[in-house]
Amino acid sequence: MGRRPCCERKGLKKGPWGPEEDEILINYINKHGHGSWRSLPKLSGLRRCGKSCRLRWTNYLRPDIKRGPFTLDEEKLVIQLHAILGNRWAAIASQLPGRTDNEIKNLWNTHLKKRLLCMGVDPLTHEPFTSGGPTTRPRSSPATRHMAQWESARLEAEARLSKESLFFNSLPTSVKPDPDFFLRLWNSEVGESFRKLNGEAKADCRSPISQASSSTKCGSVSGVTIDVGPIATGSSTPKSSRTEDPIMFDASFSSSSNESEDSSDTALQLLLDFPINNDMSFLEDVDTYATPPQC
DNA sequence: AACCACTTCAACCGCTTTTGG
DNA sequence: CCCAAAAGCGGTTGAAGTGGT
Repeated sequence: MGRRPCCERKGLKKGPWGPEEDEILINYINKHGHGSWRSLPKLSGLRRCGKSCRLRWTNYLRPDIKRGPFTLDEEKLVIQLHAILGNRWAAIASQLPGRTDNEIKNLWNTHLKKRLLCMGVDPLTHEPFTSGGPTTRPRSSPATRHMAQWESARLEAEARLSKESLFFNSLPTSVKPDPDFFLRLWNSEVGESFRKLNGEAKADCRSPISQASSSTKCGSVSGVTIDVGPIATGSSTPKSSRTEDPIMFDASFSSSSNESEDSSDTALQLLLDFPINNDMSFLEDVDTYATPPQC
């Protein structure tokens, strides 16, 4: 016996949505909210599967959708996030207000992947190809090495955090890390301040966090309030329907246990070690790479 | 103008995860 | 805790659009 269909197939319309269907869906959701997607088609009078309605709304009709081409900043961000998160399109989309996972997935598959390939960068690993191609051992650039270090350490820290669930369960919900914790930390004011700090004082401040623990020369992170909500990219408007609880990153967060101190130290160390100057310059020089000889 | 190859992206499919009884 | 339903997610498809010959 095959899989039970997600909805009653008989008489349901498939394929592209018409303007009148869009209007019905928009009007219904504006009036009643989407409620249960499964029951929405019946209630609204649409002859569509609930799943199809949800997809149409979330990918196209939602009022906070930002249409139009991706900006350079957005493209850079997608590449950076993909290096960290892989094909977790929904997680990537959550960092780009107004963009959908489907849109980002399409952008990646149609543009960015090809551009990376043309640049000699493996879109899967974000490591440069050697002359032998993608299957040979890649030669890491500092930026891509950091990407890999970041990801492996992030996974390690995540695993540790899951072990520490007892500790975190005792915290208020607003300070509990979620799977995107480190990503949001990186995008936060803390991440930004460290990027700046690390850039300005690299010569005499190898690692601000280690300095912070032993000296005040390079500053301290204690007591910094970070807003870990979705970032506002270059030209995007800072609105979002997905609001995130701001969290306080302060001494109390990391001093409650040695284990958790390790975790937050790991996260901050990662922020510090993350390259300030990701070599994304190729994106800004699109013409140079739009038609490379081998592509 | 007609044909073909290629690209793009909205929509679908089916698997996984979450939720609620 | 278990199970079914619902929602979420990522991979894939195919129609429409575009450019080249």
